[in-house]
Amino acid sequence: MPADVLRLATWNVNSIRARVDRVVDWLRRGDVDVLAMQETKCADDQFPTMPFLEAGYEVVHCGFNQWNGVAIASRVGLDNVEVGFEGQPSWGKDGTDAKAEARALAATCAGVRVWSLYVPNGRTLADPHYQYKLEWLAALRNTAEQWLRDDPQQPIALVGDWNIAPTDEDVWDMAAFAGATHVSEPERDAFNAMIDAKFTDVVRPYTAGPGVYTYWDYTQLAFQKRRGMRIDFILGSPELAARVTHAEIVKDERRPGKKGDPAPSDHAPVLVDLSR
DNA sequence: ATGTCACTAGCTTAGTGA
Repeated sequence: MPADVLRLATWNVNSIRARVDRVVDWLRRGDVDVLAMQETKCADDQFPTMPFLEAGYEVVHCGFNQWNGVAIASRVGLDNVEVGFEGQPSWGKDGTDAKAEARALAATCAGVRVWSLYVPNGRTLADPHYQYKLEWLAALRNTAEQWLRDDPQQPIALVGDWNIAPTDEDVWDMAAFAGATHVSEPERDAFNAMIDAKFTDVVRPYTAGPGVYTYWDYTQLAFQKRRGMRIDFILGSPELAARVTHAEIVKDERRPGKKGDPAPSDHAPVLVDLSR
């Protein structure tokens, strides 16, 4: 990258241990300065830090077990690390063992406050996980609004797997999602509430649909059949949004390899270039 | 063509989550 550009990316890696070589290889090839990762699927002491260090990246991770897990790798500084956001809801079988999951991690990189976010899936509309998802999003919105009240000029990037397709164009076939999560009105309302709070989708203007996705199910040859969903987003505060010069979805990193090659993640990386 | 993948426990497979 030229010295006046900051390249920031997000990627649901679906297990960092299964894919660390592929991820670090892309960091090099993609000339990425900061990468937020989701679904690392490991505890902190299992995270493969060395390959990142060898490639010139600091890395911070938050993972408690085999589920969820978020990380940030940066070659432009990694300061003021924060695990979880104020008011982040907990999840557990009952009130006693409920605790905040490894779904939110922040660091300041080259002056940009980066939040790596893994929004709860929701599972089904009738599942308690769905209410948890909505509460999680509402809490994030409230807290993020406060960050902007505290400092309206702050460059903030809320990036990750939002597990919401905000418009009908963001899924390959709305009929296939009848009664499903990711497309329901409450979820879309929750996403749009982030937009209303002045965090704008800075990638969509550079990647207009229809047929533009960030995720393709592993089953049923979904990628080959172009059956995907746009659920990974980079939302920027006004200051950050004003600095965006380019954005793209790196679909090639989702492409299945030759037989015998390690499988790709089911998500593609999403990136933005910022002037600095 | 019974074409998804990755995790765990404690197994050579089932259960879970996505």
